[in-house]
Amino acid sequence: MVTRDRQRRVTITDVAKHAQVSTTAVSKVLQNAYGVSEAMRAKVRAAIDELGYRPHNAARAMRGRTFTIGVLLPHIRNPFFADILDGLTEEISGSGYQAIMVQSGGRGPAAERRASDALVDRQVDGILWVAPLCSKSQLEKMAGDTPLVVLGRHDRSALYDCVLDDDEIGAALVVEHLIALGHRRIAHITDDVGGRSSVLLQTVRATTYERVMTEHGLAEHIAVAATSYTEEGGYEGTRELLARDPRPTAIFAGADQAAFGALAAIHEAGLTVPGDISVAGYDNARVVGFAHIALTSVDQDGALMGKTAGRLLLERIGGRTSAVRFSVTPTLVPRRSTAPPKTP
Amino acid sequence: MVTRDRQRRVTITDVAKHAQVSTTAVSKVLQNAYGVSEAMRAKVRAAIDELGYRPHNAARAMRGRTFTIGVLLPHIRNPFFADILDGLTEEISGSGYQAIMVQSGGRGPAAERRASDALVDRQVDGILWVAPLCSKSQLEKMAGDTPLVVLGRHDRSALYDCVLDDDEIGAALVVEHLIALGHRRIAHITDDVGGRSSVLLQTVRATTYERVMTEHGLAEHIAVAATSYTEEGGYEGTRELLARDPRPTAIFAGADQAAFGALAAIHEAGLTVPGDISVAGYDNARVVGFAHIALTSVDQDGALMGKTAGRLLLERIGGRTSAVRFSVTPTLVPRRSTAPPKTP
DNA sequence: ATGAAAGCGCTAACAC
DNA sequence: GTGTTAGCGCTTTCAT
Repeated sequence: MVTRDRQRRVTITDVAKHAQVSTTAVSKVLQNAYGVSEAMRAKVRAAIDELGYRPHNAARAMRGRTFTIGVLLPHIRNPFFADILDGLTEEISGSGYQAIMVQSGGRGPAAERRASDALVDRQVDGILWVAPLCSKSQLEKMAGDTPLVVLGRHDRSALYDCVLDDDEIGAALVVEHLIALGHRRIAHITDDVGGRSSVLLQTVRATTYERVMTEHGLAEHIAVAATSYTEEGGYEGTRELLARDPRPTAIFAGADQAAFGALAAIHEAGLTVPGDISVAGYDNARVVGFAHIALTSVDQDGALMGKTAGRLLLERIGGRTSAVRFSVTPTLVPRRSTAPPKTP
Repeated sequence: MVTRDRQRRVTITDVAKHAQVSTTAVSKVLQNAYGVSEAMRAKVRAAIDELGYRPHNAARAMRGRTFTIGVLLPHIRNPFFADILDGLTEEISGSGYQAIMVQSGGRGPAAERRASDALVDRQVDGILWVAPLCSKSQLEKMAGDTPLVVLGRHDRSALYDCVLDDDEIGAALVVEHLIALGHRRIAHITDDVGGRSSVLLQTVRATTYERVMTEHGLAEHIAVAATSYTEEGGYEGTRELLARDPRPTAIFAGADQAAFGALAAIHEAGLTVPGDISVAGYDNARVVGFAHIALTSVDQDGALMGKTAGRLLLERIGGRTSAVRFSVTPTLVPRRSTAPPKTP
């Protein structure tokens, strides 16, 4: 491993020399700390600008803070996460903090572990973890090291904050919407990559689907394809469901991304939406309202969730230690992808 | 700003004490360096495992390396970037390097600057910058600090590597495809957020569109909507184009993401694809083959580009200083969104 | 109000 | 083959 001869960066010492003051003074100006005269402040500011100085983050990290917020996302392919990130970015912009993202998903629990370790190793000041699959004890262990906000998980912990939507309400809205339209053979696509646990949103959605179906006397029509919340998962799951006889007249995909795959599979089978089959998703990612097949979905206001998560994180970094739980009440957004079944 | 009483992390000194050796020995084992006996290695490994030690990244950074690769993306909402990242992740997995992402786009050049500074400040060992808008001199300045690979830009520099596809070929493929189908009133949606410069891929695509139209005697039918490569941009651009009289019979959106918005606008106007209007995109993001409206697009193999970028970055970090330029030849992937015009 | 100096955890000369 | 030690750039007591 050869060492590159990077041009040496400007350090706080350079600034101090240039301004003819001590490094302490420069540091204080940087921190907006008390005990600095106006003249000093001006002198230092000038030197900083002149030299194009920017603090060396690693050195700061060694003294405690990195001004960095780590975001753990399963995968950036899910458009809903873009909504969340927009909210987060809006909230922390101007706070001096910078968000960095790491993908946690796609290769099982080991990858998730590696990704979360990566953020802790990099000494981020706080972590927003979207839809973690690991155990609560692992989350609490991390929370001991780093302020933590967990998004999209039905946990309760005294050590970290939670931001989530009420998936029971959301899933019930979809199933009841489809039932109200006259559907009886309503199928569901779920994600079982992380196993089945009542703290996982995908499990809550699936369980609620089964509960509502049963409550409406449709227990015999329960049909679940357990794949994943991805386009491929939706595609494969739908092919599996379409192969059943009789096939469902409606599909409730647990996530918009999976619903996209469902639409593909249905079209490929020569069927139409909503003519032959109704499709509903979950998340109401901004794109599903735009796509020319307007997808019925459950809105949980990703931007608000991201914004709130950012605020909670900054509060925790600021010293709050009590746990906060922020729950959004989802709403149904009916669009053209759902309609009464052709032959009731 | 209150200091949290994080549980003190295990340091290299703890490991050394526990194993009854020097910190040097531990460090050498960590680096897989020469001059360590088998017995020593085993002892140290055991201590590391027992204590659950993980190196403190910031401290390493101060000595030169962070084992971190920074990825600058305009925005994670673009599904094509997910393809790129999959390639990158595959390439660097197992190398000991970790990718962190930062969004650079959405709020103009200042935001781009802030995002790139953020990575440099964090002392990443290398940067993959996707579709930068800034000047070449700024890129070269960064390349002086950090090994740099630029993706999707028609630059040539001795100081950084470039990964790109031949946008002239790609754009020509689309326009010629549409002309071959019988279209004459072919419109284009471009992105002018970053201005018009021949080094930007969006400009190359737009210029090529105009050139090919002209070469086929269709100069009078040139119609460009300059918005952005986003769903909103495609939507707004298409509304603008549809308002013209006569309206185009085909739309070439410079990116798949914009094509999605175009489909929405067309549908909203009560028109059909490809019956009334053909639509083609660019990027062939994995999702556009899945979506039930199969979009004609230009494939530039994002995964390969990401994988290659990762390799080039590791090479540069390893010491290569000569510049490499890797260009992909794109191919047209015709799907159902393009067809001959209704009334020729 | 200002500055000197210790030390954060790690790596790499350099000694042994 | 192994250990001692000097810093990397910054923040933060603690003097002045």
